[in-house]
Amino acid sequence: MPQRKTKILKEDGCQVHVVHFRRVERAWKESIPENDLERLALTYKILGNNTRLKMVMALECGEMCVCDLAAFTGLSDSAVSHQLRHLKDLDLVKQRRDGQILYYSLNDDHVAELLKIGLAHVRE
Amino acid sequence: MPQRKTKILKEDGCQVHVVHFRRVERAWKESIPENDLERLALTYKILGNNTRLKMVMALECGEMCVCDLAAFTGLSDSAVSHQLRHLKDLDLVKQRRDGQILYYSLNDDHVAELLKIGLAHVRE
DNA sequence: ATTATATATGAACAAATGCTCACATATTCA
DNA sequence: TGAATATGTGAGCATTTGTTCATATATAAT
Repeated sequence: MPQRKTKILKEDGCQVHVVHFRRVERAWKESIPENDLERLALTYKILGNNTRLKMVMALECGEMCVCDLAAFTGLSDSAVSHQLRHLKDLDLVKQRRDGQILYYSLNDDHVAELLKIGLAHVRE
Repeated sequence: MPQRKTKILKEDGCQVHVVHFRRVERAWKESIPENDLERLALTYKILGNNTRLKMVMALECGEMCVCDLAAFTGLSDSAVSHQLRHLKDLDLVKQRRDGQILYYSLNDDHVAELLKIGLAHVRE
């Protein structure tokens, strides 16, 4: 006997069509807090850009300053600086000052690990 | 003695200002092929959206059909279908048909692992 | 065959993104 | 102090993104 959609009335009054209510319910129960989800999505989104990803991967070799990264990517110092701010906002990179120069590096091991697994997936 | 920017003439004739040429050069040598980088960036980008990430995390509980995911996310079937196509294009999810219903599930272990490490980073 | 159900797809449009440019700030050197 | 260097930031704008809506396709039921 095939499955059929049934109407479900949620607590908030919304009606929802659903085939497998049990599964939806379970997914709701298992779901992580909205805050965590948003920050996680933002983390991936920030890595999900050619320029920024290129920068992060370059930093796997060791720390670099803004104009190193600009030279490496072929972009303006300004563009690189803008993107570095995003990476820093999400704790993907950290900075260290030496005189006029700011050296950027990967913030923790998770970042390198994310890159490794992502690459494994892409290359499979 | 502080570092100073120097002009570098690249093979293509472009001039580039750079502080630490060695580091840039090394990063160039270590860099992965452009194709891989683009696909990797795209993979992160696709995960980097609240709706899609929510869907992928729901699929960690097991396979779900389009309208389950629509009920789960609170979006229209159409919106979910659009997003599922993106996820499928990048091999993040796979589908299985049973009659009218298409069941979606995570494509491989890398995906779950990416989520796990990402979450660890976010929560650290 | 006709109708209903489940999903897919194209167009359209508001919202978000990523760059450039001009300018601001911070640090060093003379 | 003032000029030079390294980086940061806001505005502006072309491009991309994510949704809705209408419609198309695929499978099943009558």
